[in-house]
Amino acid sequence: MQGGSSGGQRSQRVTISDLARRLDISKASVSYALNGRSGVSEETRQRVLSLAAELGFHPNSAAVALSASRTRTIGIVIARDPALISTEAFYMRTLVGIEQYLNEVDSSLLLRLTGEQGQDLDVLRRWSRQGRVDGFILFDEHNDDPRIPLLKELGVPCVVVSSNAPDDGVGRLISSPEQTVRLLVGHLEELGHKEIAHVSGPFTFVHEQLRVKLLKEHAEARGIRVTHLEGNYQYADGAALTRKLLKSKKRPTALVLGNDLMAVAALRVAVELGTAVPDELSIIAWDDSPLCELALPGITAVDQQTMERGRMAADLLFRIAAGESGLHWETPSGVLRVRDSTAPA
Amino acid sequence: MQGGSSGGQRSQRVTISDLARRLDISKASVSYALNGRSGVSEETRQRVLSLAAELGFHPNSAAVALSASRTRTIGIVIARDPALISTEAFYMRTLVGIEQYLNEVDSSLLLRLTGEQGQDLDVLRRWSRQGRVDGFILFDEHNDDPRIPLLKELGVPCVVVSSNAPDDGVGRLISSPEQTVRLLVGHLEELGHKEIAHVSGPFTFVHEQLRVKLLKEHAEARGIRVTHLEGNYQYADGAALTRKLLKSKKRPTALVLGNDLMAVAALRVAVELGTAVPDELSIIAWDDSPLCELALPGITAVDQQTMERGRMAADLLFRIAAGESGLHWETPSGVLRVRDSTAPA
DNA sequence: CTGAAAGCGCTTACAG
DNA sequence: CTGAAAGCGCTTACAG
Repeated sequence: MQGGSSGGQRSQRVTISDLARRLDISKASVSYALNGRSGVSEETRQRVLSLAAELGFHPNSAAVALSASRTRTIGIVIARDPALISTEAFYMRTLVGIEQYLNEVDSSLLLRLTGEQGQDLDVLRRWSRQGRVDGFILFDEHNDDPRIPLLKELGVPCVVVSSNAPDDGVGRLISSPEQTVRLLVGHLEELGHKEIAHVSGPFTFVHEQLRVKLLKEHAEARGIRVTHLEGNYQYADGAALTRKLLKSKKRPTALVLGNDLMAVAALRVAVELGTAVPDELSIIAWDDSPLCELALPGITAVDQQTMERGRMAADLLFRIAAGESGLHWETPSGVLRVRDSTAPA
Repeated sequence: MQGGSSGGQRSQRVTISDLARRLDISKASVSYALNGRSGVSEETRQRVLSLAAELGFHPNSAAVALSASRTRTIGIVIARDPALISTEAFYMRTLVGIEQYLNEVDSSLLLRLTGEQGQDLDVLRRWSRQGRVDGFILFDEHNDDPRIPLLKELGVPCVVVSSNAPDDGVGRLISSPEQTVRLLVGHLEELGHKEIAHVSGPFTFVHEQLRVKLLKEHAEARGIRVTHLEGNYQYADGAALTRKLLKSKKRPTALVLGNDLMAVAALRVAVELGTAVPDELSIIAWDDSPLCELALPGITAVDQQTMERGRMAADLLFRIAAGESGLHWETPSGVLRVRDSTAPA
């Protein structure tokens, strides 16, 4: 055994001590040079930088984290049924958006998919205490979401990809459904629908409550009646609720479904019951995806600009972590992708 | 300012020094107790553990990583077009599987989606040098994949979710397409198809080359002719290639498409050209997804057990990181989900 | 069984 | 502009 301290296999890592020794300067100077701080002559800085590049030096992240309390890592913990997570393109699209930003600022994402609820709180707590992340991005806000007070107490920044905006001092990416509702109602009104149904996602989600409330308000203001049913985002549920709606006496002429999966289910059930789409029934999905795009007929859907939202969430989080406080940003408004599943009533 | 060293906001973190002080023992004893090492009396261990629990102590991950060179983190870097990543449920399903394992062993996933190829090598190198991860799981192996020699040189363990098995000393999760091919060919033979076409994914992927080769061999051994075309996994490409095939003189009676998106495209084009599916044309997708399940007719597809493969990959990586070397595991064989897109020739 | 001490690789006041 | 030194919070031989 020669020279090696611990590692063994791993090729000798280059440290700032190595750089300092080779250049015959102090570790501090190397650190200053590397971090663009004042305290070194321009000449020394260049010598350090070029040697670092030559040797392929990258600072040990643990050491940086330990001494500077900065991890360049954000955490995301998703507590949803694994089956749903992989089915809903929403999550992956958001992650892609977040990653776009992370690539730009060379930061990383620590990801944990805890199947069950409750477990996510543990992970949040642990990662915070462990100093593993600089902050969190939170999805799927609930009523009285326990994660928010927890993170406040732990003193870790977070951004809620949310839809309401209580002034509680945490970062929020606000995407009010108001604009989306306007698009939906406008489209349905133009087509002359008077009796519609809304199969929402679970009411436990803050954004679903808002959607239901706003859709009702806006629609009724235009003389459109809304029947609301609560769904759970699953295919089977969308199918069952659609069946129920289509068999009721006051049959709606248009259906708004909370996500793509339920919208496809509605389409299927309509076909099955011999209800022509879009001639006898219009269908709209509240979130766009390949499933909507590739359905037959293509399903009119709201493109929520999910990737862009992810990007913004990451951006916002880094600003908050850098000291700007209580920021609230509005997301770009959604876009209605009109396809073949909607037609005049 | 009182007492606080740096943090400021963040609620006072509990450290082993705090525990040691309160219990009036040394930091070493606390560490031993916490890590289940010998060197403390059972009584002391219990006192440490209960105080730790009481105070919500969690060891600073940077400190652990720095002193023990163990991060409890695995890295995944995916260099694919973001659009494709969010479209292919494959990735998310694999991540879910990996996460299942990580949850069990309380480890984490560091994820980076670099849009372009080439960039992924940088991230691999940087994370390795930075000591950010204990190892990597690699997807989408290419011919002479530069990632493998790079990680070897860096001395970082990795598992290739792969399909071939060169004996190159890195961990490999082997999922030979052989079994899948057998399923596919068996199904098509039973249905009496004699002339089929295979629209594969890009040849740059090792697993696609294998699929093409094996499908050809097995089919021809049963007297089935195979026409092969190389696709790129995108909808548009699947559509174009299908159009080409259906217009050729030697029209195949069955199509095998490399992924779900191309299979849906094939279905669409068939409908458009007035070719009845499955009566005049059978369609099979090499990877299952909701898209296949929810298409009309439902598309017969190979369920690759993606989640289970993800789980195994993580398991394997941890074993390798723990010292077991050059492990090769076989994944469970795929399952053919027969739906309505396949029928007798 | 237990403690004092060195060390992991950085950063950051603090003196020169 | 530069260096010596302490410190971040752990782990780990090494003595008792």
